[in-house]
Amino acid sequence: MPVTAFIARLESIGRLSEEEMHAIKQLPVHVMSIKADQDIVRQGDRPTRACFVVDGVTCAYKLAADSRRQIVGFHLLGDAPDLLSIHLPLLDMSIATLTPCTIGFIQHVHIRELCNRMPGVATVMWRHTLIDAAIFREWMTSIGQRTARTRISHLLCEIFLRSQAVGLARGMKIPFPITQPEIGDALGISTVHVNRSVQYLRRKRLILLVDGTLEILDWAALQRAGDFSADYLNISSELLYAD
Amino acid sequence: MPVTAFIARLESIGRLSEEEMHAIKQLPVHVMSIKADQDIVRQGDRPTRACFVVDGVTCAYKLAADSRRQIVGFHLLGDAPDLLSIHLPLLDMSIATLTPCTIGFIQHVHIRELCNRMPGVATVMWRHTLIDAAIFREWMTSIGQRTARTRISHLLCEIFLRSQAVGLARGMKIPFPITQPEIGDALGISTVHVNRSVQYLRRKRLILLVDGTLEILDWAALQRAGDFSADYLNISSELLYAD
DNA sequence: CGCCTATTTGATCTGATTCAAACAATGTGG
DNA sequence: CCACATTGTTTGAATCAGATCAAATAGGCG
Repeated sequence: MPVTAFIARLESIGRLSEEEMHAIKQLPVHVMSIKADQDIVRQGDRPTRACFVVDGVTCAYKLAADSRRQIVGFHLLGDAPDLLSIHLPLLDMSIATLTPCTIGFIQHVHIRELCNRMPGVATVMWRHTLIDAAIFREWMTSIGQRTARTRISHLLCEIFLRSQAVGLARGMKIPFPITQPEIGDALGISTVHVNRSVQYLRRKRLILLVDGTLEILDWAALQRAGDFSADYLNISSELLYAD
Repeated sequence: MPVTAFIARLESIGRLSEEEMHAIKQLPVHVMSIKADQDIVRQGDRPTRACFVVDGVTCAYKLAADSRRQIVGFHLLGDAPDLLSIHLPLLDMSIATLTPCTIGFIQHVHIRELCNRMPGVATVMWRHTLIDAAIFREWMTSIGQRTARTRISHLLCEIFLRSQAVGLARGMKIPFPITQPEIGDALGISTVHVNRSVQYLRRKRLILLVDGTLEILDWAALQRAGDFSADYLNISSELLYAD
């Protein structure tokens, strides 16, 4: 059942009562398979439904003049990339698949009705959007103040912990389908420089990154290299196993 | 009455019924005068109250390694800089005054109770935090993709429109107490380079910036220079008068 | 008046970009 | 099943936007 990915993610954010979980399960969900590199919604759209990731990885991006792309977020299993659209009618970013994806859609009216009926559900969804915002603040800090190597290390730490929190990790390995050009667009670094920085991290034996899989070889060192502290992710400690 | 600043800001975000406005007015508010350059709350705090700006300008910032500061937001009249703390207990940023300020404080419990009782109030406050997030996305795009001159022009456009929307503009002039080092910390640019870029904008007769006052001399050109489009601010059109 | 911070100017340096091109991997259509 | 196209990764070389260093000037305040 596709909604379970979404419910699991919400439960990792805040407690839901049996009643609330049941109510979310009753929401009519429309599920779609979408090829890689397709826009799901576009900047300027006024969507009538919100989506969540059932399988695959998506990103949110904005275009600046000169068609330079800034990726403003990656979304993993259970994440709701445009949950904000239930209260901000005009989308200020686009959402696109990075891999082939399965995406679930729920009409705004149903979500709003449920939030009004059950404030506890509203709180958890609100919290979801607040955690997104906390990630934005951390990314601003990365892009604005940290060197390329530090930014990349930081991003790898974040994606690793978030993957782990939704059960995508196998030991210190996670699927990592994000390409180097995409890392560059997320962190404000050119592809060439991303490549050189990644090679540096490999040479230093901090990571192994091949064939769409990331393995962390030295977690402590990678966190240091990335000036990383997990607080901003608001992941409850029982979901984390990295030492 | 200090809450009116907060209510006015909320009304600029979404409609409030008489009943809802009345309920907000009943909230117990604690008001404080705070000198310039003082932290109001600090990263790592677990506040029990949220604040809003009654007078002055505040900023939110995070510290990276090497004590480099990233300013992640500016707050004007009526803004609630740490409204998010009602649902994210651990603060991931600090809030500081940039000028002498009057700040109002409301206990979380009272806000939460009100949000549960009146979902309409919750919606508007949620929307406040979502607009903050939209600004974060735009800033990421600026810092990651735009040149120093463009970033600065963009920021000036944003602060101008936001000031105008809360009634701080006199024609094309607004109070602008943000210093060049602060602009630099917000946009990821060194102070020296901020200075040279500001001089460029003056030389091009786009702006006049002296004595804490910003005057826009050529709004259309400044928007072009800043790759600026106001959509992301979600300001209702009747609040804007710039042509 | 003296201290502190903001603004300004000049000179030098560098992390990162851009340009160019080879190579590898993956997918597609005939 | 192979030729071809497309996208991702890698390497080298030249260049530049912006940082850093240094210092003078100016404004605000106790």
